[in-house]
Amino acid sequence: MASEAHPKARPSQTRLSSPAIGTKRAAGGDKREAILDAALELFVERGFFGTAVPEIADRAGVGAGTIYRYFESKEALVNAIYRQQKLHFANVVLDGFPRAANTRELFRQLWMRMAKFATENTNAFIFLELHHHQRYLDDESRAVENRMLDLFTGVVTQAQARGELKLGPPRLLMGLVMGAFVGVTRSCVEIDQALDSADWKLAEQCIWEAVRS
Amino acid sequence: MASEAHPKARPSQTRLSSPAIGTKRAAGGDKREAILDAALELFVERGFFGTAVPEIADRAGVGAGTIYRYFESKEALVNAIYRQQKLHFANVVLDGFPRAANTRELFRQLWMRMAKFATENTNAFIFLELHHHQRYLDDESRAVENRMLDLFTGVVTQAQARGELKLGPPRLLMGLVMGAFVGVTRSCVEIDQALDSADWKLAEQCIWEAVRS
DNA sequence: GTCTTGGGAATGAATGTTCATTCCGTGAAA
DNA sequence: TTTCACGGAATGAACATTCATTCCCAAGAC
Repeated sequence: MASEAHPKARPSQTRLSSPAIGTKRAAGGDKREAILDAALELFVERGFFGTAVPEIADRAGVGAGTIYRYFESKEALVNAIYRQQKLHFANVVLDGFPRAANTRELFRQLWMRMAKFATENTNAFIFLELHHHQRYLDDESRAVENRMLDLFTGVVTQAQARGELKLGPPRLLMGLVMGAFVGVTRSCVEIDQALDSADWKLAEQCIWEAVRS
Repeated sequence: MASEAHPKARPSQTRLSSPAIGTKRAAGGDKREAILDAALELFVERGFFGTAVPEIADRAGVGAGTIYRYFESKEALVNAIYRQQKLHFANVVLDGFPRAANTRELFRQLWMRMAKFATENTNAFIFLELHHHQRYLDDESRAVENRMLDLFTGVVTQAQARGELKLGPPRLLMGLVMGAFVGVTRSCVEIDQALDSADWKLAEQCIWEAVRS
């Protein structure tokens, strides 16, 4: 019931990156990728329940039945996307994160790495935001989420102990920062125009001043 | 197609407030209210497409057909809720708003009024957040949204001109503030515990420091 | 007072549609 | 020839909406 790889499928590997630069008919016939991409787009446009499986098939350029060769169910599909993108996000943010740096630099890195992900994968970011905490996410997907949350909570608590962040419930500060980030991202999605580097830096400076002690 | 009041219905009035303190069987038999309340709850819990009309009827304690005496369709129902709550929100935030006050006070008022609404109508606030910009909202509903947006844009631009807010795209600053507010609200919904007044004040101070020049 | 009756409110089973999922014929590869 | 990925029509379940019927009650008749 919580299987990531469908028994019938024979995926080359569970890859986490790959914007698929291949030719029209990619090597090995990457239907799986096409389905994941199409479903991501549609779930962002119409939501999970608002999207019909045959629509996904159409956009992916495959038959409706083919989806079930790769995913056990619509629910398994949305969970696969969620985990894939959440892990991708975690990679972009955490890989080689300079833990030893001072809090100011830590914060800048965090913000700019999130900005990098949100700029290069806007749809994926909105997808994660939209499906956060939904009923149809399984335990595995929630676990991925919680791991990141715990990590950040630790960082915030330590920085507070050192007097570098404002005191207050860590959840509140984190909610504030993440919320602001989402708000900024959406404000540019709504006018369909990517933020430039200067805007991201401005926003970063703003939110740093919000949380610094 | 964009009718607010359904022809067959005979609503006493289009009321915007009224938490219904009446007896069990309210005066006039307020089925309409019961339907609106039940639908609001369910749309927050499961989303628009995730909620079946008969479920709404069950929770409202009416027959499925009754819903169609008051609303033309499921879509008309969600639009009615959206407008009702958006206008309620606008009332709470804007009624007697001290426009002449200085920017710091203006901001404090804005934040605390939003906090008041979000505390007293948490479900409604989440509903508005969730259904913001959805496909099934009609032009009228969008107009309500845009009116508020324009108003705030004006306030921000003026405050920037007076050198009291950081310079930058008004949309970005507003997205940041609203996003942070939503983030703070959610952070407490997720642990199912209302924020106390001190927490709201802390958050307010944080975000003021984020946007002040 | 009791009884009757007209009409609108309310109901929930019935209807037609849409959807997730399955099934089977086809064609390419080995 | 066998195998197997594939497509898309077929299937059955769930859905939004409708409608024939019931229920309620106010107002008249007695």
